[in-house]
Amino acid sequence: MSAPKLLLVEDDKALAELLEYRFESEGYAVRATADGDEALMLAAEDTPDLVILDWMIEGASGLEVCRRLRREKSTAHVPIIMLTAREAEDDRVRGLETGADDYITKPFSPRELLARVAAVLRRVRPALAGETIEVGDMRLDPVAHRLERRGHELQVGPTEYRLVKFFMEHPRRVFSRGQLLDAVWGTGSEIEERTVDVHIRRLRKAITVENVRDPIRTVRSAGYALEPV
Amino acid sequence: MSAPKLLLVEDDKALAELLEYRFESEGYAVRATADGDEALMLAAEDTPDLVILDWMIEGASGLEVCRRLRREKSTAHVPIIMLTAREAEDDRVRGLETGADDYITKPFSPRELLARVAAVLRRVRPALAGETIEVGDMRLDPVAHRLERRGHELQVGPTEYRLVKFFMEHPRRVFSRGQLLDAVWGTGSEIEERTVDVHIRRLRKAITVENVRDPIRTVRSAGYALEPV
DNA sequence: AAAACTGCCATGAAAATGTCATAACGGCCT
DNA sequence: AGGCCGTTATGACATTTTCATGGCAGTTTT
Repeated sequence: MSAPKLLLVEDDKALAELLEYRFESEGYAVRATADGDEALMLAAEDTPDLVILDWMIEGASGLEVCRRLRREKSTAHVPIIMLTAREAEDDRVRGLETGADDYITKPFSPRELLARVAAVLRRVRPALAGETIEVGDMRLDPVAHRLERRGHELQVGPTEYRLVKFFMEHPRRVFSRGQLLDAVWGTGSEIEERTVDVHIRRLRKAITVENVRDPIRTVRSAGYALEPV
Repeated sequence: MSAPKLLLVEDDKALAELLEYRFESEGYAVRATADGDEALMLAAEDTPDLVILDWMIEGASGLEVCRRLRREKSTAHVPIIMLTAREAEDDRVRGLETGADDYITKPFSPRELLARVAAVLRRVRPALAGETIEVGDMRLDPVAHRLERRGHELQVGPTEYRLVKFFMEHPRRVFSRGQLLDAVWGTGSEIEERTVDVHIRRLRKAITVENVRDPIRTVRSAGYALEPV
């Protein structure tokens, strides 16, 4: 299973290094910065799975970074955990209202932050935590790399697997071909957008079973979405 | 939109009543109990959208309730926010590891809990947290690219979708054909103003349902507006 | 070496779009 | 009432976009 990608935005150098070390030894891929603007850049060029964001940082403020992450389509749904000083309840509420998913007050134990990160990821992207995902009548076991539908084991190629996994992590949501290329093929892949159609077709073929209706919805001039059942 | 259903499990009677009152006045449907076993029953008979769970309660302990909620298929994915005493970091970590989504330490401000509940719901059921636009009996989910009216899924083309989305973002306001062209077709589009009429007609046709009155109002020599219901 | 996989293209089908001609409508005047 | 004029509604149509599908050649995996 691919390591969950964390983006750590933290001023305090000692703390940042400590956390980076701890998270990496827990199997996360961490990129860290102390600067808000740089954080936005990093997030834009390779969408992280989760952002840990100190509220008091250089460059754009934490609130501002949060707001801007939410505004960008590619990062709008990335969960954010913010770090705040203990007293600042007002900050916390404003942070949550701006779109942060969670906060933790300083000082905190790394162990607690780890638990919190795991909890958020489990909620948002169960597959990253190694849990099986179910969407409608399909079930995906990321550990065993298995996909089944109504008890039938499905045979899909690597690309189709990544594609369906991504869809199952975000059911019902419509993704443009560009977004799918970024998410499934990797940011900056130089692939024809039309090629996505082809893989959609292959996936459709692979998950056809008991002639139940096709769970992949085509949204004209917008993209595709996976609908339960 | 249906009110999000909360299940509140709290010992402290005064606090429970306060929270119940606050949440109800925010538009949530709250059921409350002080007892862990009863909480499980309530959850089983009508699955809530979110559970607020005090860690120290009668009957089954908070941890136990959490575990059992997770084990039952119908409640396995219901988010849980737990309430803990400030010192008990160990409880918090164990709670998160057991499957709680979030915790908040006592004492806390109701306002903060409200923000937290909203944050969790936003993630789990976007439709409950205001990411959908509602005008009258119509509901638009931009993420899923879906439009429905009175429970009926509506089938609209891309242009009609953009058009109705724009209208729903500015209900009741009258827009001239020129304004609609700018907003929906893009500034500087070289399109006949009369063409707007045609798309209005197509939209009207698409959103006709149960022969309810047409929500699009024609304003002679001025333009069109969307009126609720 | 065989099989599986990938990306791309050509083709045909389906859906969406912009225009026009014409009918219907609304307000206003006599 | 009736008639007139400007505005809007509607159906039809040609064109353009967008998508589904089968095939193919080059790679990678087994």
